[in-house]
Parts: sequence; structure tokens; C-alpha cells
Amino acid sequence: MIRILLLDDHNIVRSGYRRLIDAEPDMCVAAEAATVDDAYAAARDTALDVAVVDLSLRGASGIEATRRILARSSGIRVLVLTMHDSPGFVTQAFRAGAMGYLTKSSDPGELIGGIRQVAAGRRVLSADVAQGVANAALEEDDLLSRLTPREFEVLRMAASGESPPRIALHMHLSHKTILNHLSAVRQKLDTETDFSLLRLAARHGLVELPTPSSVPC
Amino acid sequence: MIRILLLDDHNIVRSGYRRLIDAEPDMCVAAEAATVDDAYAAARDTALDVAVVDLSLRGASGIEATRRILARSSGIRVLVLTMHDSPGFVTQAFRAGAMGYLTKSSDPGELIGGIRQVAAGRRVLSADVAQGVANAALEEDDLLSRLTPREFEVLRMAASGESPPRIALHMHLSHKTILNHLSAVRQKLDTETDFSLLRLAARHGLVELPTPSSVPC
DNA sequence: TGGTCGCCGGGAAAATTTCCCGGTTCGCGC
DNA sequence: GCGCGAACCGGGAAATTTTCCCGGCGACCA
Repeated sequence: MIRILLLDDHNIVRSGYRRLIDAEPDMCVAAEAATVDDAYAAARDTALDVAVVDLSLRGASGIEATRRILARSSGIRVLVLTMHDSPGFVTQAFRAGAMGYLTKSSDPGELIGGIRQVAAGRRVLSADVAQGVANAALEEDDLLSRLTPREFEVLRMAASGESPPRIALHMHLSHKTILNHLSAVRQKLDTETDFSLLRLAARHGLVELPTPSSVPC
Repeated sequence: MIRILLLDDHNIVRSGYRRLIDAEPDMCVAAEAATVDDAYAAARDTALDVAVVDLSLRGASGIEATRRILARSSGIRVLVLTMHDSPGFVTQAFRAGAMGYLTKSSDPGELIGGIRQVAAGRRVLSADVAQGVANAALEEDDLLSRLTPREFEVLRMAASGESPPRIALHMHLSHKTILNHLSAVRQKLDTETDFSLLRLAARHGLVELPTPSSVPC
């Protein structure tokens, strides 16, 4: 019998997983957790074989959860189950010690099979995700390093919401120079829209972005 | 017997919901869909009582789905089930004709109960969400709520990084119409730059933004 | 000393955005 | 039914912005 811990902050989603898993004769959900702390406590107090972990949790990430669960409990394996399919997440997860990575778009059968694989000590990776990882590993060099320091700085200020005139004022430059720099940035980073440019900047940690939790404005 | 349509682009999550629902004696999942188009087709071809709709779909949003489902099938009621708890989403959903709004953090019992309520023609709203909506309604009208559904949808796609031509293609509209919508959005929301517009959208939970962790180092 | 590079900014061409228009559909009150 | 307003679609022209190209400056290096 494979004993399983579910970590996902959505109650309903968790309940659904439980039904899926409990329907299998050789596995059962031994614990549920909505937060990293709860999961940590469960891993300490309960005998477990596999932890099924969501990455996008409120507060700390599933990566952190993975690390903490593994640090506490020696026999356990972690299977990440998330909506994200970015290569970055995948490498982060495996680096943190996960044994498997599935997206929520996978077949329910893949989840069941994946749990068995992971419990047996084998690695698991969604086919759709593997493709992306392979591509990223080949081509992806850090885009931001092509920017000159000045361009980098202008992008940082623009991405944090300042308007070009304000940036110019702040940097004691001409309005026009800022626009020229921004133009160069757009071209070097090959972005179609300013939206995608900002997303790129955010992905590289250039700016911190507001989260839905800070609603009032 | 309440006949239900599930619309969610995550296969595994959908399967979980199905288990939850099929365990009830008086309801059953009559159709599943991963895309708005599939849901539309299902609503046309199948006799249905309630549609359980996720808001964050790849491509078009659940708002759009809600409108299209309701337009096609007269007897059906829509229950939105999503991770988002921002007031903007809630008002958009009800404006599109939804009868209920639950977050995934709700109890599984609330989903079951909510389906029964909605099927009976009563409105349903998560307690946690109601709080936020009430606050937003009191202190100031939510910025995003001044947008029309169409503008909302265009903003959502643009903010998630799609280029205007791609959006036009996806929505079967003219390139020009998208630009006009975006222009209206910029004006209504009074943003100086597209960067600040995207930040605003992110703050209201309109899009999920990439985090620094998604880049391989 | 000549070459390259980053940086600054002006001016004109090119592209985009904004603005305004007419048309359609839908829902609502009368 | 009928008028009314609102949302929606999209074309065309004006207005604005972005891009492109330019010259000039200082720093670094072979």
C-alpha cells in the first residue's frame, strides 16, 4: 500500500485527487495539507511513501515545500503536480529533490502511474514538459546580459511603472534618450509587445510585481 | 438527476471533480470540456442543467465561455469555480450571466451544495469572496469593473503576452478591433504606460505573472 | 593614433495609437 | 412595436509615438 500526502491549497481540487487516488487498490491518501507548514508536520508525524505537491501555493512555493519535506522525512519521494510547464520550474523542482514532475493537463492515469513509478524510485516527467526542457537547455542564454548597463537600468525603471518623462527627470537625461534606450531594449529582447517585455523582465527577477492579494488601489 | 458539464483545461483536475460529483446520488457529469469550443459544442448537443466553469483557461476565458454557453442553451445555469477571488472577476462573471461563484479553496461540500442551489435557480457566492466584493463595492468601484466584457477579455489576453494579431486570430476579429479595444482599456484605466497597465492587471489577478523562479540559472 | 563601444540626443521617416465615424445587435422601458 | 442606449465591430484619417539614422563625445585598448 502506497501512502500518499497531498499538498495543494485548493480544498476542492485536493478532494478530487483524493477520490482519484483512493479508487486505486494499492494506494491511499494518508494526509492532506493546504500549506507548507502543514505538509511539513504531516511528513514528520505520519508514515508516508509519496508526496504529491502543487507548486503554486499561497505564500511559500512548492519548491520550498519539496525541500523541507525531503529534509525531514528520509523515505519519502516527491511528485510535483502543477499547472506550470515552464522549464525553469522543472529544473528547480528536480534540483530541490523531486522525483517526478507532471502537469495538471496530464491524463489521470498518468498521475496514478506516476505515483507508482515514483514510489518505486524511478523518475517521471510529462512528455509535454520534457519537450520544453530540452529546447530551453539548448538555446536559452540569459537574454538580459545583452543589454548595456544603461539599457538595463532604463528597463528596470520603466518596468516598475515609471513613465519615460519621469525616468528622464530622475536620470538627468533627455526624454528622447530614454525612448531611444527603450527602443533598443525592445529590439534586443525581441519582444512583440510591452506586455511580453515586462513579463520577460519579471521572469528574470528584474522587478517585483504586485500580486492579486494586494487588491485595493 | 442534475446533469453537469465540466469546463476546465486541466485533465486531472477535471477527473477529480467528476469523482466528487458522481459520488452524489442525484447528480452526474454528462460532459467534460477542456476548451470553450468544446464546452459550446457540448451545451448544444447534450441536455444539461449546470455548467461548472473554470475562469483561467488557456486562450479564451471562462467569462467568454459563460456567455457563449448561456447564449446557446436556454435551460442551463453556470457555476463558476476558480482559484481567483478578486472582486473584478466576480462582477464580470455575474454580469456574463453566471448564477454562482465558488473558489477552489471552498469545501468540497460547498461545491456539491452549490450545484444543487444553482440548479434550483438560486444564487451562490463563496463566503470568502463575498467579503472582498462587499469591501470593493463600498470603498470604490473596482477599476476593472468599468471595462466591458469584451475589453476585459482583450486585456486578459494581451496581458498574458499575446500580440494583437494573435488575439484577433483567436477571437475571430479584425486586428483593428483589438487595437480599438485596447485603446479603450488604456483610457478607461488611465494608465501612462503599458507597463503600468500590466501591473494593474496583475494586481487584480487578471493574469498570473511569471516569477523569478521560472528561469533556469 | 585609429578602431570599437557605450552613451547622449536631434530630426525625419515609419509605425502605431487615438479619435471619429457608421453600422449592427441586444436589452429595456414605454 | 418602437425608440433609446450600450456594447460591439471595423474602416479611415489625424495625432502621436517609435524607429531609424545621424553626428558628437568620452573611454578603453591594441
